[in-house]
Parts: sequence; structure tokens; C-alpha cells
Amino acid sequence: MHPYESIRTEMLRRINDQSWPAGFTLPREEDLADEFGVARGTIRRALASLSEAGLIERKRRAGTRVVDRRGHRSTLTIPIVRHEIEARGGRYGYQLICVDEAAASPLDPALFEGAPLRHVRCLHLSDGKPFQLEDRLINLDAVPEAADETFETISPNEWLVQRAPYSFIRTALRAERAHQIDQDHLGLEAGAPVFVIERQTRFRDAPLTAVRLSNRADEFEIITESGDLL
Amino acid sequence: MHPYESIRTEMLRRINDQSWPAGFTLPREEDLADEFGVARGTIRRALASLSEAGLIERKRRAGTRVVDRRGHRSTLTIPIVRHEIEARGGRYGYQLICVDEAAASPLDPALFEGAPLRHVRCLHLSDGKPFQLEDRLINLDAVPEAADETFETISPNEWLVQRAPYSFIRTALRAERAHQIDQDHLGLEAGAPVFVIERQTRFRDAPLTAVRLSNRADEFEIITESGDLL
DNA sequence: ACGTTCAATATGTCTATACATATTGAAATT
DNA sequence: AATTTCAATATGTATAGACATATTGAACGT
Repeated sequence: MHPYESIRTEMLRRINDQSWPAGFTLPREEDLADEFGVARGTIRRALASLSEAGLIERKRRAGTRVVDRRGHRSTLTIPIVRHEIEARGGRYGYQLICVDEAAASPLDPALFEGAPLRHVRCLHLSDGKPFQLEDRLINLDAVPEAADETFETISPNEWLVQRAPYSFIRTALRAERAHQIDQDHLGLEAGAPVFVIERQTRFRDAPLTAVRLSNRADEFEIITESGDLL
Repeated sequence: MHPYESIRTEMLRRINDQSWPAGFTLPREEDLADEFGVARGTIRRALASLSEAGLIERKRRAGTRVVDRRGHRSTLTIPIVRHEIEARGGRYGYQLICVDEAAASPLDPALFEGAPLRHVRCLHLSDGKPFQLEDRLINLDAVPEAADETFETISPNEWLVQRAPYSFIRTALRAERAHQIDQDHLGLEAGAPVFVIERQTRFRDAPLTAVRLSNRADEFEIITESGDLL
């Protein structure tokens, strides 16, 4: 075990047993370095780790404070559907439903502030059965090549990941009653639950694309594990 | 802009324009340090940032490789309900439903390998209206104080967060059709969708608690934003 | 009272050097 | 052919010193 790990463990102990209660401001890095008998860099290594884990907050000049724990943090990865399906041992299938210029989509075109848009709707299948419905708007100002792409053999999802770097993502997770389009394409009866992922990506403040991914609730879940420190 | 940031930006550019394609092994830190004319520490700072963002993977001796991007990563925080409700400007209310020894819960008691359990069911209200139903199993071997707690005024959620440090969490997110208990306590009709968060926490390999949190789908969503680099 | 200025301060970054150690890939052995 | 051994190697950690800079809180001026 490295010095910074033992130090982090001791700091964790102090946080957990309230020696350092929520809101408490820790000693300066240099003082901690003295106390633990290491260089400042080593203290910083330990603090950085706690900071990433969300247990402390650091601000210049203001110092380091123990966070009032308001929830559980974890990192989640929303996979590209094809990989998700193949990882489960299924055979991936893709089916384009429609491409149009206007916005007959469940998404809000206002996000794009009047930019020219392309709307694509398609279906991802696992072993021939509908798995995920994708409804997407693409900003043609930001990704002009999308105007010439038919999306007949490649999904806009994968097409975009390969092509357009993003700098900002906003993801919303919801449970919804199946819309009419969900019922039609995922083969659900009226009122069935769907797991919806809605995502907007931007690149340098220009909105790139917005997407609504709806999944059969009985076949989809998101799992995240976090077993970090200690 | 700091040197390590400019360097990270340049590295990002190379990844995005495929100069460093997926799977590519980057030059050694020392060579990069030479190329960019900085100390190795500065290169490490830039690489650490890209690594956290999930764009590269680093392994000792093996080197640093560009990740084949299989999805979007983001950090999500699942808040304690009370904070969630208060943040929306609602008045928080708590209501205990039942506490029993056995496991008449929707969770799987097998997770606890025969340890003595306590089952608690309670309701979190926003402005007097049902918001979230909590169904929880607690391992009395790991948290013996739970045997004496009535949970009449404090929710097991908050009680545990204050008391028991955890070292491992597994969270699952699902859309479900409302169970009977969801209908009864959240005031939903049969078949309505609910957003379910299921979580298990452990401390040093001992299972601490498992919980099922169900939310009215029309009032609940999880949002995560990540606008890191660039 | 109210806004402005400014020095003190704790964290952030960078350098340069040394040593530690997990992994790998090849050589040696069974 | 299968297994073990082992040295080379790239990343990981630690140190010590210097400078950068956002923020704070107090002193100042209006």
C-alpha cells in the first residue's frame, strides 16, 4: 500500500467517524504534509482521490471542506446499442424507418434555434426482435455531411460517434408510458412502460444533435458499480 | 490556459481526427514530454485528465492506448430524496409504512446469505403527495443499531447515510410497471410506469443494505451533464 | 453605508530527479 | 509443447523547490 493510500484511508476514517464532520475545513496541505510526514505532493495525491470521489470540495484560497453528502455518485456508461446487444450474445440488426427534413419528432426542435435539421427514425434489433427505437434530430449547420447520408446501412448513432466530436452532453433518464411510435415499432401494447434515454450533445456551444432512445422496459436496465476507495 | 490544458487539447484533436485512432498506443510519457517541451509531470497531468474522461486507458508497462469508444460516459448523482424534493421547492414529508423482521419485500433476501434482516417500507412525500416509495432490507449483523431504531421520524435512507460508511455500491435503473405496493402507496392505477432505482451497498465485502426506490414516472427523471474538456 | 483596492493565503501548476512495480515478451527449463 | 524465470520497460509514486492565481477579508475612500 502506497503512502498516499494509507493517508487517504486515515482521512476517510476521520470523515466517517465525524472527526472531520460535514462542512469542516481541513488543515492546509502543508500542515497535513507535516502531520503525516510526507511531501505536499503526496498529500495532494490523497486529496485529489477524495475529491474525485466527491467526498471533499476544494477551492483556491478557501481551502478544502468535507462535503455534506447529499447522495450517491457513480459513473455510468450508456453503451452504443449494437455493443450492448452483442455483449448479451444477441445478433444485432438495424432498420431505417424514415428520414425527413421537418420535425415530426418527439424532440423539441427549438433547441436548435432555427438551424436546418434532419430527422431520422430507426430501429435497433436483437435477434430480429425490436430492442431500441431511435429518434434523432441532427443540426445540418454543424454536421453538413449528414444531409447526404441515407442512414440505410449505418445508424445515425454510430455514424455520429465516428464523425463528430462533442464537448458537452446532457442526458436524461426517464420511465414513460409507450408513445404511439413506441407501440408501433417496439411491439408494445398501449400503456406499456418504456425506458427512455434522451440526450443532447453540443460542440463548442453549437447544438449538434438530440436523440430519444426508447427501450422495452422488460429487456433493458442500466447498471453501474462503484467500489473505489478503502 | 495552462500548459497541460493546451497539451490535452492537442491530444484530443489527434484522437478526434484519427491521427491517434482507436486502439493506437501513444508514445511514452518521456517522448511526449520531449515533443511538447515540458516535464514528464505535465504530460502525466494531461493524460490523467483524458484517462478520467474515459478517452484513453493506461496500463503499466503496456503503455497508453486510445479507447475504442463504446458509449457515452457520465457521472450521475442519485440524490437523497429529501434534498431532491426541497431543491424543487417542495415541502418534504416522511411516512413510515411498516417495519418487520421477515422479508415480505420485493428484494431478494438471498443477497445477504442468511444474515438477520430488518425490512422497512416507507414513503417520501412532496407537498403531502406521494413521491417515492422506499423498500429496504438492512443486514443486522453489519448494522446492529438498526434493530433498535423505529424509523418513525427519520428515513432509513438518511439514517444509514449518516451512520454506515460503504465501500461498494451497485445501482440499477429500470422502468417497470407499477407493482401492487407502488399502486397502493404512490396512488397509481394498474399498469402505470414507475422509475425504479435499486441499490446494494457493501462494506468490506459484507452486504449492508439493499433498497428499491420507486418513483412516479410523471414526476421523476435523472439528469446528468458532462461538459469537461475542450 | 457602500463600493473599491490590495495584500495575504491556500490551492493549482510546473520542474527535475529518483526509485517502485506491474506486465510483457523472450529465454531457459521441464 | 507447456511451463517457469527473468530482465526490460512504461507507467506509478514520492520529493523538494518555485512560481501562478483565484478568493477572501480587511483597509481605505467616497
